[in-house]
Amino acid sequence: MSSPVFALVDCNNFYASCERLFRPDLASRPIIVLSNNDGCVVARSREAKALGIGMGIPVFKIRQQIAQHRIAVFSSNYTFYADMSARVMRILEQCAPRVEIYSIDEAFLDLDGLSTRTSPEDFGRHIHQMIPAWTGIPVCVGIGPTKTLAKLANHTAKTDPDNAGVVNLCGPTRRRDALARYPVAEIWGIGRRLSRQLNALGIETALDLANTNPGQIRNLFSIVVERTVHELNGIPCIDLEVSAPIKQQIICSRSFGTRITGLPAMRAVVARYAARAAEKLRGERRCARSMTVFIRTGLFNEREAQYSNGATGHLAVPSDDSRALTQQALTLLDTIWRDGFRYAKAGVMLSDFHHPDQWQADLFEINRNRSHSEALMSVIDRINQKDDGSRVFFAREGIGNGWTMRRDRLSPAYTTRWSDIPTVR
DNA sequence: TCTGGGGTCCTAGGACCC
DNA sequence: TCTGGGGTCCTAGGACCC
Repeated sequence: MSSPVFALVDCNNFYASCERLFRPDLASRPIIVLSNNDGCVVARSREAKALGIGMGIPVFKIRQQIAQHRIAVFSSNYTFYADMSARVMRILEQCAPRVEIYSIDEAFLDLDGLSTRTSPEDFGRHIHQMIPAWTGIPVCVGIGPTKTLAKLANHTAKTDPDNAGVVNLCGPTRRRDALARYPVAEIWGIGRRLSRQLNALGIETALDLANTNPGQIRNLFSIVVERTVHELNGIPCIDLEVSAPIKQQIICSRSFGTRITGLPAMRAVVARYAARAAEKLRGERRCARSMTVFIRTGLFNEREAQYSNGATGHLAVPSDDSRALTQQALTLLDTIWRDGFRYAKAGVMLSDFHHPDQWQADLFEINRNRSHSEALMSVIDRINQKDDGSRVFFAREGIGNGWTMRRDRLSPAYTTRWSDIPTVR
């Protein structure tokens, strides 16, 4: 049996590349895309990176640079990005038998089942050329015997222009060179904290980490880091996950466009988030038994009084009914609400999932009838799935929307709404 | 004035049981 | 005065990812 070969295909500056697609006038201008609420920078075009715009920087800190360099600024348009992502992923799924969609802009491919006549490099070059030709989105391809090495290869392909967008680290010599030049902090699975601790032990590069004793690393850190050591040495520990695993947890949380100070407004927000979480839950075909509601003030204003609290509760019977879940959310909210603060964010989390038709019966709910609830919820979901702006919701969610998020620089829904489709004259 | 949202996995520690 | 040991389950919190 041959040893596995993984490819990681990653879209370059994905959100920024999407925004540029239908805006040829922005071909060489720097582009940045902002987080929800237009808070901080979550994507940068190559030109914006070259200007030194950092990932995650709050946008108000770079106002001057934006004006000076005529940086094009966009609010996140997730409907658009998700549609472009689906186009890229569908093509990849035609190219390889097993594909793991790892995030909105990257996928792992199993190259094992590929024709023996095609070398991994040729395959990578084919993808590197085809995806932009068919979708307009540029990609880089990293190839390696483990997912960690494929990730590392991809990053090398992106950062070093000599590689022409494709790097294969299956060969030991090439691999050794690449690892020696790769900082430990950049490795997949090594974050800020771990890299600091590793640096303190004199482990600076990926090669240093690969040469450590895995057992010792496990004792010092955890099994996660031990796996990374093996993966860097070409021993696969992380499998391809071809089908999306069932979610363990669903979160709906958001910062507000303007602060909330009164309980009625907060009740409307929390009801809204609970209903949205319930909708996602039904999309997963699950019922939840456990719910957490949290609220907090802004984190960054030191002169302001701070408060943050959350409460968890369990339903007697797992549910996917928006009415039951919003009711529970409001009950929990009332236990943590405090007057006198300017709240900036709230959230609803669902967990402890069960199949809709398998639950522990509740002694006090003998004549539970799911079919009525199911019918109502599916009507609501069908109406709300239409992308025409209309939506049905419960009165509890309120109709005031002063707190909804800011998206001042939103691009059109170019590919998903008839009225926004670009016309060529 | 203005700093995202949505996930996963692992570990430690407490409760509880025999 | 003496006050085990080992197992499971649950939860909170930390670290990481995109």
